[in-house]
Amino acid sequence: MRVTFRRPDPRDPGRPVYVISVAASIVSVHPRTLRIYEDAGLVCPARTPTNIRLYSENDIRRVMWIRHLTQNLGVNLAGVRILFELEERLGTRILERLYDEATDAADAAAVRTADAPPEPSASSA
Amino acid sequence: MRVTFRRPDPRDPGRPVYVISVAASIVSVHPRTLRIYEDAGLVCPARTPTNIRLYSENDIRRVMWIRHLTQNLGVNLAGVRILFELEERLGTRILERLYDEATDAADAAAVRTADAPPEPSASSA
DNA sequence: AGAAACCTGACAATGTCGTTGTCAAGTATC
DNA sequence: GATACTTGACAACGACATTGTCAGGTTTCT
Repeated sequence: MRVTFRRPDPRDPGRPVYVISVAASIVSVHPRTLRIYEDAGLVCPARTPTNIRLYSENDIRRVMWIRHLTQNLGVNLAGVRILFELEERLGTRILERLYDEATDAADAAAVRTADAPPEPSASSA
Repeated sequence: MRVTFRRPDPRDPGRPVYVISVAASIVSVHPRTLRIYEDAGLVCPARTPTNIRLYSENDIRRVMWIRHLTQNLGVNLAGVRILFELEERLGTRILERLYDEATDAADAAAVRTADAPPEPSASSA
């Protein structure tokens, strides 16, 4: 455990930066949807001292996973929550395994909208 | 791989024994529902040479998991399929981990019907 | 100060899904 | 021959996902 000081790194993916309208436009959903995800316990954006939601890069990626799971794989929010909890519990990035299935399921389920699924980990690229 | 000969063991949990009406009554669902599960690729009961479905103990247990996931945890069939595929892919019994969450989620979601969830593995008991 | 964007909570519309149920025409089993 | 199975279709009912809006209130920016 070396990370004790939190230097304000502008590139820290955990740093809360996007207000809800910006976050919503990034992931192409209604702000309403983001609030629903939060109510369902699927995302936990930080808040300013004055209660304004601030989404980090990690939050954005998480939402992208939710969209991928729901839109491409047809999983409902309860299933998404299970998968997230499972991943946290196992300490494994099982979602990346799902990414492989995505192509199979997408091909089979006739979902050819050609929108790019969230890249599992594209930080240093 | 020692199991090559398949001796007709009456207690083999993989042995197809239950016709669909019996299987449906065991898990308390409509036969229609079992066929839907099969169409969704969630269960694969054996067939007699004359095309009659025969469910094994394992099939029954699998259906019970589906019921548990859908009724108690609110996961839809797409989510169930993902979980099954994931379990097979990881080679881990992640469903048992979900069983722990079941109590949490059931408490939170006010599901106190007191129906016994499927026992994860109760072969030699 | 005033406009714009945020907050929560509620309500509605639309489309999809899960489940049960039934009907028909055909085959298998007792 | 009666009963139970097969597939395929259709319907109904409730629940969910998503988008959208409106209200009344607070924060932020100019």
